[in-house]
Amino acid sequence: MPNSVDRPSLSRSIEDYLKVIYKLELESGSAQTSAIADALAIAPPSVSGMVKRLADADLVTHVPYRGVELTEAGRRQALRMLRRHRILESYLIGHLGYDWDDVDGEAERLEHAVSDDLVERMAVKLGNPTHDPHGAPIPSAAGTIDPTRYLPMTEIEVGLAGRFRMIGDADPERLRFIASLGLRPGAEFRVLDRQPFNGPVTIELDGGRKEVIGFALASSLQCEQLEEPTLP
Amino acid sequence: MPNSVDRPSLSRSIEDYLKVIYKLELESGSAQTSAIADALAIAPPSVSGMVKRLADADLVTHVPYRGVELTEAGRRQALRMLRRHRILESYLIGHLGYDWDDVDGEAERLEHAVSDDLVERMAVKLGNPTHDPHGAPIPSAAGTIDPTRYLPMTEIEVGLAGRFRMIGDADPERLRFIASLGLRPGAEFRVLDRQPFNGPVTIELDGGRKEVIGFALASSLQCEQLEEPTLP
DNA sequence: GGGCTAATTTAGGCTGGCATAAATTTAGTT
DNA sequence: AACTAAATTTATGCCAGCCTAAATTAGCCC
Repeated sequence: MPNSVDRPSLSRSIEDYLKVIYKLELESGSAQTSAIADALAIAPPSVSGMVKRLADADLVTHVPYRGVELTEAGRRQALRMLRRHRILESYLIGHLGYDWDDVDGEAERLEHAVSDDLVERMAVKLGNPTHDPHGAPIPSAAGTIDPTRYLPMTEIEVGLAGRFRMIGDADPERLRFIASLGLRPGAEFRVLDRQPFNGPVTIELDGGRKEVIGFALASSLQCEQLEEPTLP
Repeated sequence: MPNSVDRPSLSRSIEDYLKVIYKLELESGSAQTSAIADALAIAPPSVSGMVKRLADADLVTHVPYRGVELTEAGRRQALRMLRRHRILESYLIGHLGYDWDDVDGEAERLEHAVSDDLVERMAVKLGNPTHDPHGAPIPSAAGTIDPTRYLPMTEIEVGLAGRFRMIGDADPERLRFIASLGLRPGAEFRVLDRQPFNGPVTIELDGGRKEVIGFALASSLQCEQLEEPTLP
């Protein structure tokens, strides 16, 4: 295998860009300058500048005014960062008593500092998990990731059962609220009602408890539909 | 207590400077520009520039051409870094299977990224240790440190017993070699011979095993003398 | 297809942190 | 007291990454 010209080791900033571009590609299919700027809380012209450097380093391809796309090398690095982040979160929660709503910031800083070796040691201590405590899939050390896509809770048919699988958002308040509803990845529920015009969703949880969840929140809850809809 | 104007949070580079200055003050009483440059592997003019910024930030006092001295604030930050480093080393060795000769680099990078909160969580998991696996004292969270000074093995009187207490050096090969001699912090020994002109030291270890240790190495082994010398 | 708006890029500037080359200070001879 | 070697500082310059302001392009509407 032709080694990729030594590993110049990416800057902290570049690592952040790649992670964000990966997430944007996943969510909306493409990564535009302003979306990257928003996600990183920096000004768009700064992104233009960095995009040039990323393209020079063959981490992304750039079509001016159209956006950016990860190359194979860029995608590999993005997945490496995602693995670091999610292993770190899992470890901090599992072995150092962090709460799931409080762990993102710490992992965000550590992911730029840990060695691959340390990440793998933590992964071993955790039993090589495939998903983190938020339900997100953890890329393998080899760079593969479970491609399963879930449905937002708002798209599960009324009357059918579902399973809450993952929450992408890291906002602590949102996470605390979800936990307070008794919703953790793996939780089963049944959709009792769904109001039109982006209205709330009513679900029934284990033990018959009913909860009403606002549209915005329900949209961020990624779920699996457990029964087939009855044909009309 | 007048809060120190919020915490602007020090740059990675500044943290490294403070750590090095602290060590130099401890070892040789003063911290000179070229010594700092050597320790950080950067050019002396770069140090001059940074020293100016450190002085502006009231982390050091600077007497031109004479060197630099930590202020109270600088010393507090340096001890904070030292605590981070030593807690990290202890944790990596104790909970993640690192070897004592292999842990410095990882801790060196992590110490700039971990939060105080995480450091304290690791400290608790370790039982709030006062010394790290190399025998070095760990500053308390409040910023106090065990001031005990030890003697280099080369200064323990021939015929007397001593206890190996700590090794300051982090060079992996050196550490591996020391471990291969059966020397770990806490090990007792008796000095059988010491040759003049910076010659080697011969010691007897637990179980009667004899080892000859070169001067340079023996100088880096910080020990406690366990018996009083007989008066002449 | 001309014109408007929003997105994007270019131009120019700033700071942190490093470098090299030249000037300066200190300290140790003699 | 003057000279020299070593240490230090000043003067400049470079690069990464950010910024704001101005110019450019894309997409859309009529």
